[in-house]
Amino acid sequence: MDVARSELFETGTPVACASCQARHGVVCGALSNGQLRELNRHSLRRKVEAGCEIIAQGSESSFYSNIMRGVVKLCKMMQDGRQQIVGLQFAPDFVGRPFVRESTLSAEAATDAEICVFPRNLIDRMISETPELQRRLHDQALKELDAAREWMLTLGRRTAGEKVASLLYLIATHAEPQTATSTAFDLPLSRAEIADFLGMTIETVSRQMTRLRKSGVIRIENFRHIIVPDMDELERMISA
Amino acid sequence: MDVARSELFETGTPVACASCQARHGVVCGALSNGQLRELNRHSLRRKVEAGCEIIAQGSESSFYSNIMRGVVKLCKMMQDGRQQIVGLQFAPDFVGRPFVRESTLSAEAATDAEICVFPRNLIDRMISETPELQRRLHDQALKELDAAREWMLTLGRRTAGEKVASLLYLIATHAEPQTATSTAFDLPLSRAEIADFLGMTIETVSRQMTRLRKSGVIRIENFRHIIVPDMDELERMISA
DNA sequence: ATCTCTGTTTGATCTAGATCAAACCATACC
DNA sequence: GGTATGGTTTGATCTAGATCAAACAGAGAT
Repeated sequence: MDVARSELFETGTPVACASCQARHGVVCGALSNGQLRELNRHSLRRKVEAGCEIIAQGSESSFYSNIMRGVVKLCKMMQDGRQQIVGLQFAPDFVGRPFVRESTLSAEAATDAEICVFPRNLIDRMISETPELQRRLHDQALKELDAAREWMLTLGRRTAGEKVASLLYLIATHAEPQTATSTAFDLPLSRAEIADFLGMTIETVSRQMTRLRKSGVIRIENFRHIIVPDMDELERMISA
Repeated sequence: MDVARSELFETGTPVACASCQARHGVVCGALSNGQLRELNRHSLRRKVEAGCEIIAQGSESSFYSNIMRGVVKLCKMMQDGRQQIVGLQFAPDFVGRPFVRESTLSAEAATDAEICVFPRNLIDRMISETPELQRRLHDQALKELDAAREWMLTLGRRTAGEKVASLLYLIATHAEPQTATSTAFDLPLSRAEIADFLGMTIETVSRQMTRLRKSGVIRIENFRHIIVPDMDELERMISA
């Protein structure tokens, strides 16, 4: 499943920045036309399939990327195999860690995804030359910090039922298409991944999902597709 | 116990930047002599006692501060009273959240402490004028993010015994004075606070502490003072 | 259509940690 | 000295969630 780091640079298609949805995102939105042209020449757009490891825990990575489509999970693993997902990133988030050489976590495509890969040293140079880029990356780091701390509350103090509701709520509010009250989306995570995100077992995840289903808070189609008839109802399950 | 925000500005003693231990810290280390003089004129040094709330969850705060002495805990509280400590800050850390008006967490002195209080708008201006300051704050945000994610692993996937060992290890490695192998320190947190940091109950915390004591990994004097004869031994309890 | 194979649900049982309750122990105050 | 007081430990019991085990369901492959 893994993709060697070099391979990520060797394959892929050229980038069309002008028509890119991330043109005004965290990174590219901070760049001048000249910078963007330079970045364009050295970047590649790549499809990665679900399960593909983009950055490996404990390794040095020589690139950053933008998520163009799909969901990426950030994982920390212990030697004995216990695993914790510590964050999810959605398009058009930026993935990578300025300043630090070695990653303390792995980033892995949770769904089939598309990423736009940048050489690390090029971006590092642009950060040092572009205060606005620095500001935006700083701002994203603070948002991720808030999200991490919010999830610490979920991990430490919420019950199994509240945890699953929190996860569904998180995904529902980050998935794209929503009608007025009702919301539908595909879960980007398997039951095992949900368990690793919530710090519990797949059996408990499954039981809590059927509890939510039987109480009418959600409908489940084909294991992965979730319909939330009333988001307020779901929100109430969290006791935020 | 709480200190009104305005009060934090009204009382306190002038700052002596030249001889200050935080002179080369995250914030002040990035400033020119001129900036430092200006900051000096508008800052105050204050003692705060254990339990004093420095920033309240859900409120706007009009200042930032440096911790000069003591330990500050960052807490998130649910309406029903459940609480989770999401981080500890040690001297000479910076406390505050640039860019964001309303705090999603509270900051409270865990021990008697001393802080150096800066007006928010002054620092915000200096951030926009000083790329080096921005870089350092960005760097600190990334360090806090790493720490938060590391703790997510502890909350989600470690056992009660491993959790307590993790906490002792965290504090031991942040407390100042250490000899070659053996380490001694005062716990900055009560059993109740430890429980809120580890997502468990005080009884379980207490039981795990006595387990560690009886197995010789730690010695406990006067509830708060901890001696770790062999840090490697403690580290082994974590199964990092 | 049948047979994997992998992910999911459901059921039965067990246990780590929570809860309930009491004893303990410093410190401060009368 | 006694005696409140707040934090801490220890003990007895309970339970939410883990573990063990089996059935189930969809997607490919033959």
